[in-house]
Amino acid sequence: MHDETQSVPGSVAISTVLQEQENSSTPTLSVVTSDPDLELNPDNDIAEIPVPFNDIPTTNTGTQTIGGLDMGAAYQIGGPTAALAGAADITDTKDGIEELCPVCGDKVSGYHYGLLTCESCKGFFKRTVQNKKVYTCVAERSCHIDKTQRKRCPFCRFQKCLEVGMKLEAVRADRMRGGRNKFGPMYKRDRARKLQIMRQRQLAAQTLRGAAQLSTDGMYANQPGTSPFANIHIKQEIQIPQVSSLTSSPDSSPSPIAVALGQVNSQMQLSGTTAQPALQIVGVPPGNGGGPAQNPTIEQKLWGAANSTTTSPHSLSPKSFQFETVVPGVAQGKVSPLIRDFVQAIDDREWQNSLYTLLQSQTYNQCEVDLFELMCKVLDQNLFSQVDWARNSIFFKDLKVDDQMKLLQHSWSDMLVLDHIHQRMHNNLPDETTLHNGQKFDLLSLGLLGVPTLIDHFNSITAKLQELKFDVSDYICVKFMLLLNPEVRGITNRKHVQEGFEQVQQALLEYCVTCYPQIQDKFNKLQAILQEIHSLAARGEEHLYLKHCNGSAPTQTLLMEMLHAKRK
DNA sequence: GATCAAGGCCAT
DNA sequence: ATGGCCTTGATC
Repeated sequence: MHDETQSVPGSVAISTVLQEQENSSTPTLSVVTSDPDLELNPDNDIAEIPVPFNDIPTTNTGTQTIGGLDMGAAYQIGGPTAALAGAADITDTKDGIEELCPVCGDKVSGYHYGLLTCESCKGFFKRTVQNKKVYTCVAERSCHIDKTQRKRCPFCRFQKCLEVGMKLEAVRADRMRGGRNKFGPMYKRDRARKLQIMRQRQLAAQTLRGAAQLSTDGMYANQPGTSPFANIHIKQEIQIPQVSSLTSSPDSSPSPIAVALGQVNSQMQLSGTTAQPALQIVGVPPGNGGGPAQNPTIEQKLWGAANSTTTSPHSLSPKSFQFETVVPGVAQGKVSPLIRDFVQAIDDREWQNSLYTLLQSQTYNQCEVDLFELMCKVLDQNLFSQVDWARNSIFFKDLKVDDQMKLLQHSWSDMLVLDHIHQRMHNNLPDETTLHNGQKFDLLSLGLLGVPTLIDHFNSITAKLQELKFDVSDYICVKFMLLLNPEVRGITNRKHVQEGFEQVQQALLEYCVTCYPQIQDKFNKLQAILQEIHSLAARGEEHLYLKHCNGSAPTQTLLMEMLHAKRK
C-alpha cells in the first residue's frame, strides 16, 4: 500500500467543508503561524529562574567545541567534560540534562526549529521544508524511527518531526542566515526550566540520601538547609518525568498519563492512517504546529463519522443526556418530540473528549506551546464540530450549501460562546486545565473567544441564565434559533429557515411555559440574553480578527475563514 | 564580543 | 539524500 502526501491544500473554505457531505472526502485543515511568546503563560509549576545554562560557570567549554564551533550550552553540561567541572552540582546534573533527539534518539546538538534535536534531524527537517519534499511511505506510515533506521522512511521521519513539535514556521521562507527568531525566548525559558528541574532533582536526591543515612542511624531528621522543603522537592521530583519527557522522547512513547487517558494512542493511530500535512504544508505553515494529529481527528470526526450517522444520531450517542434527569417534564410527556430529539442528539462527552485530546496532543512532546495559538486551534476544532452538528441537523441539512454557509457565518461565534456556557453550566467544564507539558490552559478563554476583558460580561450572562434555570433543552433550542436565523441576508430558501426557526421557537416557548411555570417570562428573558451573547461574541470576533490582521493568530483555519467571511 | 540557531556547503 | 561542519547575524 502506498500512501502519498499531497500538495498544499490551502485554506479551508467553508463551502468545501459543507459540500463534503456529498463526496465525503477529507478536507485538510491547514496550519498556523504563531508567536510563541505571545500571551505566554509563564505560570507553570516550575519557577522561571534567570540563569540559562550558558551562564553556568564552566571553565572547559573550549574542549567541547567541535571544529571550532561552540556546541552550545545544553550539551556542554552533559558533555564528556562535565565530570571535570569542579562544582558538584554540575556533575550531578549530568544525567538530568543529557538529552536525546526526540525524533531518532541521536545526540542532541541544540535547539532546532522549536526543540532540542540532533544535527541530522535538523538538516532533514530543513531540507524537507525548504525543498517542499513529498515523501511516500511504502509501509503503514508507522515506521519506527531511530538513529540507525531514520534514513529508511523519510515520510515517517518527517511525520515524527512534526509529532514531536518541530516547527515549520521556524524554517525561513527567505532563507536568511544568522540572527535570532521568535523562538529564542522560548528556548531560553526551556533551558531555565530544565536547569530548575535538575536542581530540584539534585536536592531531592540529597534529601533522600540524607534521610537514608539518618534512618540507618536510627534517627529521623532532615538535612539542614533542606528540611523545610524536603517534601516539596520530593513531590516536584515526582512530576518531573512528565515534564522532561516532553522534550526528550527517544522512542516517541506516549507518557503514561496519555496512555491512561487513552488519548495519545488514538491520536497517533489517526495520524498514521491519514495522508498528512507534513508535506502539504510546505510553503504554508502547517495547520497544527503540534503535528498531524489534529487534522485527521477533525476530519474523521466530521467526514467519517458524520456521513454515516445522519439518520440517527441518538443511537450513536450513548453519552447523550438522559432526559428523565435533565429535562423536567419529559416523564409526563410535556416535552415536544422536537426537543426530545434535540437533546438526545447532544453528545457532550464527545465534545469534551475532543477538547482534551486536542489539548494533550498539541502539547505532547512540547516544552512550551503558545497558549493563544492553542486556544485558536481549540476554537477551530469546536467550529468543525459545530459545522458537523449543523449539517446533520433537522431543517439546516435540507438547505443548499450557500444558505448553510450564510447561516453559519452569521452564527458561529454566538454558538461557540453558547456551547461554552452550556459546557460549564451542565457539564462542569472547569475554568482551566493543566496541559501535558505542565502549562495551564485557560478553558474559560474559549468562552470569551480569547478576550480576557469579556469575563464580566460572560459571568453576567451566565448568572442570568442560572437565574432562569437555563437547562439543556433551553440550550439546544437557543442554539437552533441562533443557527436558523431568518434575518440573515441573502438566504435563498428563507421560507424553510423561517419555518425551522418558528418551530423551534414555538417548542421552546411551550417548554418554558409548561416546565418552568414558576419562572416568569422565561422565554422572553432567554431571547434577551441571546442578544447579549451575540454582542459578546461580536466583540470576540473583532478581537480575533485584529489578532489575525496583525499576524498573531493562526492562519488558514476555518476560524479565520469565518472571520473573513463576514467582512467580505 | 559572545552566543547560538538559523542557512549553506560538501564529502559521503 | 544525508549529516557533519561552517558561516551568518540578531540578540544578549
